[in-house]
Amino acid sequence: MTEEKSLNFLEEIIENDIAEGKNDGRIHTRFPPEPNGYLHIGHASSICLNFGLAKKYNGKCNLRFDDTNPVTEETEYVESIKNDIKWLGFQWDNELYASDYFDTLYDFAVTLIKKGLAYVDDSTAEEIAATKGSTFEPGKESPYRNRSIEENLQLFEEMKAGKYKDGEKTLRARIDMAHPNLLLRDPLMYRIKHAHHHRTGDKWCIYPMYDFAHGQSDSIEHITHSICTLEFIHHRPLYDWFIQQLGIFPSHQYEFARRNLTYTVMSKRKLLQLVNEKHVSGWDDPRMPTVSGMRRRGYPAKAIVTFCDTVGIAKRENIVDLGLLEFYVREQLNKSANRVMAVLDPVKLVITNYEEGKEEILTAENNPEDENGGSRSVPFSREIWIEREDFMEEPPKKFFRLGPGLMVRLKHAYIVKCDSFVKDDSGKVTEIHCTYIPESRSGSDTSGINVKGTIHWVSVPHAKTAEVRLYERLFKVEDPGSEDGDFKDYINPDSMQVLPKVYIEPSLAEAQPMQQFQFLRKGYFCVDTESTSDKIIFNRTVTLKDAWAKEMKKG
RNA sequence: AGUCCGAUGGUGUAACGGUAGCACCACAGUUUUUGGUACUGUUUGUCUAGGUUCGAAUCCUGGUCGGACUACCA
Repeated sequence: MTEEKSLNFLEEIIENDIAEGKNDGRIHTRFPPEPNGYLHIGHASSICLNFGLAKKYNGKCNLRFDDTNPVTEETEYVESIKNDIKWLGFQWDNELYASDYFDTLYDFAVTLIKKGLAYVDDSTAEEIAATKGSTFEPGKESPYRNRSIEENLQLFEEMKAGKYKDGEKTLRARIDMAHPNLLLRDPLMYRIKHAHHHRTGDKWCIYPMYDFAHGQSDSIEHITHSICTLEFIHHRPLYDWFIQQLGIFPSHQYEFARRNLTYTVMSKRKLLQLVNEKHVSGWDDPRMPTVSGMRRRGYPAKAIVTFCDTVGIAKRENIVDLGLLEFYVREQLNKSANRVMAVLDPVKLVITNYEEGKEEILTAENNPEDENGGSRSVPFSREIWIEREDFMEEPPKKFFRLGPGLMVRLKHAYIVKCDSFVKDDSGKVTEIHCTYIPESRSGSDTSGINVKGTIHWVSVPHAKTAEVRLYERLFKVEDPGSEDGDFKDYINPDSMQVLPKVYIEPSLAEAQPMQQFQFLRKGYFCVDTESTSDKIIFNRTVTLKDAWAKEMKKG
């Protein structure tokens, strides 16, 4: 079994490194989130990559929280991130925090000061920005750039001791204010923040910048392949510079293009805005591209992982069709979700030749895709609810459902023929009258009649009710971030439709949160986390493919 | 303007100097007691101009287009 599988560019690099004996063939990756938001599908890509690579090459993968900014970081986020990673099916080798290295990082800074490679700057944020220069103009050196090593040492010590207010002083690397890479123009290493840190408490009032923590953290952990997204490519020379000046383990960073999805936004800043401004109910709103949102929506973890693995990675800009993710969701759910019947937009159908008060218990298979899926009982009676769209007063030629004189199969039950229908004053159909064919019962059909269509139904006296929430894409345009104006101008106002009273078959009365079903012919649905036995709530995970709807659209 | 990155069907991703392939989408059909699933088939692509070579998506050069970078965020 030698399945020839092509390698992505990182796997090629790794296999080369192993072949050359680099790091004695050791592979160690890490997933380094900042705990200031919930994980989204882009992070899921990174998780699959880092953990997947470690697994494939018998290596290790750390989970490291890059918690260098106490102002935005919270324990709630740490917990949600850990939960999401586990749910996706991955387990980290070490749970670590950049804040674990604050002492080491401080020593690194002192080392650089002693080498004359770092200095304390009294300039304000505005002054630093103003002297930064631009892409076509070199920056200007700070007047504090040439302080003595002794003075820098003392000032930095005082910064640490809390002698100065926020923003009063910074520690900067002394590199080159004319460097074509703006990040090498004396970047900030430390800033003063008298803020409470979620892990170190009030021990520190100076905190390292991400750029002075990230690369060295990788180095401290002896990460062999530091994988991150493309926007950090300009930072690599800076990380390499720190590592070289400090003479520590040379982690090497590799960059890949971040994953984008159509009809959504992916930046944490924008997602946070949607949450804070109540455009969605929270980070786990089923419309959000977050891992927790997709979980609540009913996307199986395996579908997300398969999606990430199949789409793969590269270095070019991309925007993946949301439909591809939905394909893998359907592919998973098709195998695992039990089929049940629910009528979302009901109209009553009366079987005029069926005995009043009579009731039959029919047997329905749970899942034709699963031999061991078993079956359940479904009650049938004279009056049933059917889907309003399954009846047409004047049906077109290829309409294989109900209309005057037309016959359909009621799923798991009998063939019925439409004889007449009743309309109210406004012209709305209120009742459909049919006769059934007694010898056409499913499983023991001797009628010899073949009908093209089969529709789902729920018995009126036996029906239970539920709330159903239908979701559409969150944005009206493919790439809200690239449109003119504010991305929020493109929010789809109809992204959630609530159906307060939907008829469901009685077997669904006991459905528990997170349980998944296929509502026959309507789509995959998942019991919401807010659902109770008094009020059952279903989220529509994704619709079924609908060839008829497509046909109708074509006109 | 500078530095860096990238460019393969509608989308994503392979082909490592030797037949441009795979998945999704689209289209056509077969099966079907879900207009679902499954299965079969079809359309559509190497940004451009040169060069190297028997042979270039691949290597070289120029151009074009797209993206990133000028936060005491990460």
